[in-house]
Amino acid sequence: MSNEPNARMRGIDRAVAILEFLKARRRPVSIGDMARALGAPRSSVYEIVGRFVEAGILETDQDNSVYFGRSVYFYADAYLESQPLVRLGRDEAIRLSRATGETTQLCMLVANKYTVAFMHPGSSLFRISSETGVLVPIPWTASGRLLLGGMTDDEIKELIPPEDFWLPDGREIKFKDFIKDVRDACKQYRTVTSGLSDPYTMCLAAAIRDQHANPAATICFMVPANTDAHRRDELLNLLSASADALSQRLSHLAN
Amino acid sequence: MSNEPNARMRGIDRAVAILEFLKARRRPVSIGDMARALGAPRSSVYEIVGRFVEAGILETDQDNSVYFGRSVYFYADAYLESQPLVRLGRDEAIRLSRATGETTQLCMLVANKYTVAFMHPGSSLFRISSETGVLVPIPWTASGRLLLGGMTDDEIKELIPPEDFWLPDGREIKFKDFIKDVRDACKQYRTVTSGLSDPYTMCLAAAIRDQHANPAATICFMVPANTDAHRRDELLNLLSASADALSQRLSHLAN
DNA sequence: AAGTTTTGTCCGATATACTGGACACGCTGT
DNA sequence: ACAGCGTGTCCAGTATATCGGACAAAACTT
Repeated sequence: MSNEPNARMRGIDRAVAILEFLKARRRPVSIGDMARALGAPRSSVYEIVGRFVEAGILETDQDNSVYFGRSVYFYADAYLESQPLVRLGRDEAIRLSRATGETTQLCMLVANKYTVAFMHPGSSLFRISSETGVLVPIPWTASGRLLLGGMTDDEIKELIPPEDFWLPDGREIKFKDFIKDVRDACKQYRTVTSGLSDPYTMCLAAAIRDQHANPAATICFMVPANTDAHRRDELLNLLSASADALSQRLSHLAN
Repeated sequence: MSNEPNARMRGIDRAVAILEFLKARRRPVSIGDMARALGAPRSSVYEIVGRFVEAGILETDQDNSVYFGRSVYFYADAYLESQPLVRLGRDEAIRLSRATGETTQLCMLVANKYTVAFMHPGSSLFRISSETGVLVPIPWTASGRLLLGGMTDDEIKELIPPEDFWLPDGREIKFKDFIKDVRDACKQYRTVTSGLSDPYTMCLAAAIRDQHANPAATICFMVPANTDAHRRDELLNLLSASADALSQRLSHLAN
């Protein structure tokens, strides 16, 4: 906004700058460092941080470094709760878990990342790999592919940070291959990937669409990678049926 | 703070008030309503909301109602990463729900109130709907008693507002009795209360301790009040085991 | 132990952010 | 058509929040 380096600034603007800075740093920062990095007066930063700590939006650790506090966690919870498809999808996920005994997840995009909005564990001993609420690079997941269905190649390239195409094990996903996956997945509004984020897990996913038939979320099963083809198809059909029902209810709500 | 009703206020203070208001309302609110509810000038609220929308901290829906936006989700992701207690506790709660079919909660104190930080529904039809992030008087809950374990009687008296000792049904909890509950609960790092905040619910809780053996959070089951003693003890043992394991991992991480 | 940097707190001056009010517009019900 | 209400934008005045600088104490360096 202002090109003057040390112009007087509004508290709000400083506040937003502080939050964005902490988000970028991803670790607690001392107030001195923060003031230096933001080019802001130390006294102003003390003032704003103090107010945010009082509100629980930031917290100070034992070294008086500041980082995000509990309140932002509760705000985020409220945010998810406000998404209608999370409310509907959660009940459906629970129902599917009970019917099949499998671990069911409801997944969506948040800006340029993928996240598990809700999860219900199955009855099998097969362990749970992903936590809810954690942001994951989109190319690491089956659902991520489905969720990009409404976008053009260029939009996808724009959206995803280049580093997200490297899997945790060091392999790179080629953009061309990725786009092909995306298009294949979207033809049937479903997809299967095996051994992607970890080698023992297979992920089955079906897309829930909004009123414009664009993918808005996915509902998925996490099953062992060695699950046989018959069981796999049976589960996929269940997912598709649930996704279709949810899509319909969602479009209905939008009117 | 200020007792003047319409005194001029700092942007930051208005900003925090807006966020807290949205958290309490738990639904999108029009700017007009917000200004009225906060006793703030409309023009000021437009100003601040506009800045927050620009930053993605708030979002406007099709009716121009405002609610939390994507950015808070990213902030919360950063927070979770920095808080092993919440991160590990959530996983453990999900695991316990799966193992028992019961509704499991992770609870903590926020200043002088008690709150549910995470909840995972059980498979039984008995559905308890306490929302996460809602602040509740400490004496209304079983977990609240456990969480005060590290404090002296005087500190507890200082912390809890007198009105919090009145239950929703109008009964009063005597301070002496409450302290006795607290001390009893802490001997074993676990507690049971029945029919406290509502008559049909029993709450079983075990304390997760930090490296100084002070309670940092509780992990609990919400079960019907008529659950038999054998089942109750079985569940309590599971909670204790989980709490002990989490306490150990936390102390280990703190070094 | 002296020198250097960083940290937390305080304070007066002034640039300006916040406020109140005015205005135009789009509703809704009569 | 008209009145009544809510919404979004704009503006000028002034109460005050922000800033820079000063200070002591703490935390490192040499």
